[in-house]
Amino acid sequence: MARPRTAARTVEHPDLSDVSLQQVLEALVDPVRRGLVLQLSRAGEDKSCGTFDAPVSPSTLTHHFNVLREAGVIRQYYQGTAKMNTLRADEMERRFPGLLSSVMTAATRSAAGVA
Amino acid sequence: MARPRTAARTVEHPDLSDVSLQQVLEALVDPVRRGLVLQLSRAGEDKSCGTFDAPVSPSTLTHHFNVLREAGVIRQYYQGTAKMNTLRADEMERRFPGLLSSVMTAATRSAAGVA
DNA sequence: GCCCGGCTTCGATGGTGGTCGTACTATCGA
DNA sequence: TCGATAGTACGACCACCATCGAAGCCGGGC
Repeated sequence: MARPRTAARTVEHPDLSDVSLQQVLEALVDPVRRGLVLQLSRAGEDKSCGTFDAPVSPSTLTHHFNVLREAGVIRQYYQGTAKMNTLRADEMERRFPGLLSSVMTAATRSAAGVA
Repeated sequence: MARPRTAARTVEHPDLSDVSLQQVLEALVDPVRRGLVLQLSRAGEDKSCGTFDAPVSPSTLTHHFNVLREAGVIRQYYQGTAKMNTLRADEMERRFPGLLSSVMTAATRSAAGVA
């Protein structure tokens, strides 16, 4: 059948009002996922899944991105074969003021070898 | 042997500089523990373990208090047969600025039935 | 001295989640 | 059309942790 050339696989994202504190904390409690968020935060621009540095296999990486997306922490979209990732920082700040930023601040410091 | 009348069982507390972000997040990710911290925060004064409202057995409660103490979130001391609990809010604020407060704010809102 | 209430320790158990490899799909470039 | 590259779906495995009940300890009050 004539599948349009611009198939543009889409990705489902939760409305942040449907995301619970529990979900966000569960997403951020895993050090690998915190690492991903941190890299995304530092990059200052969207990053494709493959450009992240993480000590896990590709399939595990997919799992972590799914968790982050379902927790409303990141937004994902396809760009060719690549799946791009963006932080939903502003929305998160509105939904859970200070939460993501304080975690990222603390994560940055520990990543800097301060402790 | 002549054990002093003021035996005063003591409790070990970590220096907050020895506490990692990971530990704190793991402590706060459990809803029961968040509930305990929230009740302590609201009380405005020290509370003994037995005065908390939690849907778990006494032995499990002990476990949760241990986790919170080892994560530096609370301070504990004996007062007769009771074990009292205090929030180490100020210290936590210095070690992880905004973290505990943002989690508590969010927890308060969800507890208020906002979502 | 004795008991009771408050909390702890211990061991067992069950569920959940992070991990992987394999096989698969989708897109792009030659 | 054929690879090659990017990421996914699935199933299995394993470790960890929240949970409990039973038994015990400790301090206070009678």
